[in-house]
Amino acid sequence: MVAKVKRAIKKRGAKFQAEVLSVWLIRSRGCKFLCRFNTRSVDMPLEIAEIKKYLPGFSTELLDEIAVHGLIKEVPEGVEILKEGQYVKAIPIVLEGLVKVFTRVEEKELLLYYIGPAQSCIMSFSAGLSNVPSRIFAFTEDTSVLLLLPSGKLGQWVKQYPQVNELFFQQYNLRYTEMLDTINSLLFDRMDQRLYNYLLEKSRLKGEKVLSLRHKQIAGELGTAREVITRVMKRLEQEGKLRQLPEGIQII
Amino acid sequence: MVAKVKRAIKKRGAKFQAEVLSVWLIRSRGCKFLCRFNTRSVDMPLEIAEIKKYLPGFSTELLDEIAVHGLIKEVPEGVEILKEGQYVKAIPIVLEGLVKVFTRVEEKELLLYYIGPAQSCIMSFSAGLSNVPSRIFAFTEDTSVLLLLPSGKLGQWVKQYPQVNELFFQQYNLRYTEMLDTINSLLFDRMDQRLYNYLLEKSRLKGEKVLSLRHKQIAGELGTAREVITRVMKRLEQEGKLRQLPEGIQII
DNA sequence: TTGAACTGGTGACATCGGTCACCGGGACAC
DNA sequence: GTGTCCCGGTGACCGATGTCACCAGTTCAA
Repeated sequence: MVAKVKRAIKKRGAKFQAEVLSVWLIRSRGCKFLCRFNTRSVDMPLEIAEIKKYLPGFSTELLDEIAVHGLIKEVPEGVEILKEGQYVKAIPIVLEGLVKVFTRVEEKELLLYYIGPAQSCIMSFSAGLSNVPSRIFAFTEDTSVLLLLPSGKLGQWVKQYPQVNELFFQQYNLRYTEMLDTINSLLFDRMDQRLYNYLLEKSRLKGEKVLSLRHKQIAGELGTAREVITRVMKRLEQEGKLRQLPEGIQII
Repeated sequence: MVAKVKRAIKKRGAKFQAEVLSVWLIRSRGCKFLCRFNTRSVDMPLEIAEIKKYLPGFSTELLDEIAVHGLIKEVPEGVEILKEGQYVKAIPIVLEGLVKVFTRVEEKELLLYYIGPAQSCIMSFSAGLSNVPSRIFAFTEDTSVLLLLPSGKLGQWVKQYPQVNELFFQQYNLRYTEMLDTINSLLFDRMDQRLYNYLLEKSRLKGEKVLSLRHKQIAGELGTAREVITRVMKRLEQEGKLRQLPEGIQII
């Protein structure tokens, strides 16, 4: 889909760069709820069938409603989608790309989990429906395509459409499990193990064998200091678990 | 309710002691699903109105169904309700008492949160409905009265009764938040802060000003060693934040 | 070209917390 | 009594990790 959109932009001759946020109203009568990102809208009709490809469980009736009230948005890499203390008006479902969720206390951060395609953000969900501020931060890790659902409507859809209800129960469950893993890892694993797991997971999610990551960035996601990563990385390299090439980190 | 039950037991002249598990079928035709605890059943009709007191949001129709398929059980202190790797047949809702939930890796434990009155265990919920083994352990911290719902029926009730659906969304949300707090505390707080918060929370939940706790037990719940607790406790005492009396720990 | 910014690398050091060994006091059964 | 637990208390020690200072190579813009 991203490719298709890029072609469309090119065709229109618009002066959009990679960092320009592009928005398509699914139908022109789509409601315009608040968006927090720096955006430029492109009115561009989109096939419902296309959304169905990403969310095959959703009924035609529901997709019709989504088409009326929802919004599709392409967000480039590295954009803040949600931050702590913020109130939520729209709940995103990731269609393409990757969104990372993390917690922060006084400059120190910790990656909690990633939101991948066909997944959603339960923090937005709960914050949007209960009108409570967010406790976490979310950033796009890659350029991502998000389906935004207005919180008012979503509350109603959860009751009305079992598929939506089901989706969010699944998501809650998934995140609960991931948080549990995070806790276990924090409490029981030493840095080398945590770093190694992190790199494996990152490689899996990105589908890349060689990861181009700064030590500083890794340190941030693991809630530690840059020097520690440098040190531990060195050790893992000596143990033959990975190689640090000029192009990036290769896991063996 | 516990008091009422105890009186009833006394009246019957039964030789039940405090540690004997007593079970009441809400109605005699209640289905007998698997129970994992060491139990002795007492057939004892119970008023639906009584349950409604604990779960005021539940409709009469739903309570009627619960009465047919559910089970009420009094569980004494210190009984294992759920352990890692176990499959779940019945999902408990705590009516009275306190249940503690924790994770364990190789003898090392960590308290995750408490399940109080009118709350439920989402791990059981998810494990019961998806037929997936539990990832956590649960013990009664005090003598507790549990309402047990068969997993088969609960799946249906979630769809049928918005109140049930609502309850579990709330619970997921609550636990998500608590796990987030646990993670933040693990990552950002030192032992003295963690211990102090733990004691405050314990005091609040138990409604006791003086806590009778072994250092060893605290160490277990905070995922550390007994000597560490002794040391840190001493420091907190010197800082004037608490007093260690023969009766227990008094927070100031 | 030059300077600034960023990156990885490294040694020295402090701190926290986990481990071990051992002690004395109290409770309890025999 | 006496032996056996359990409990809290303590000192010694060590390993993991966070912190600081500093360095050299690279990139990039002025």
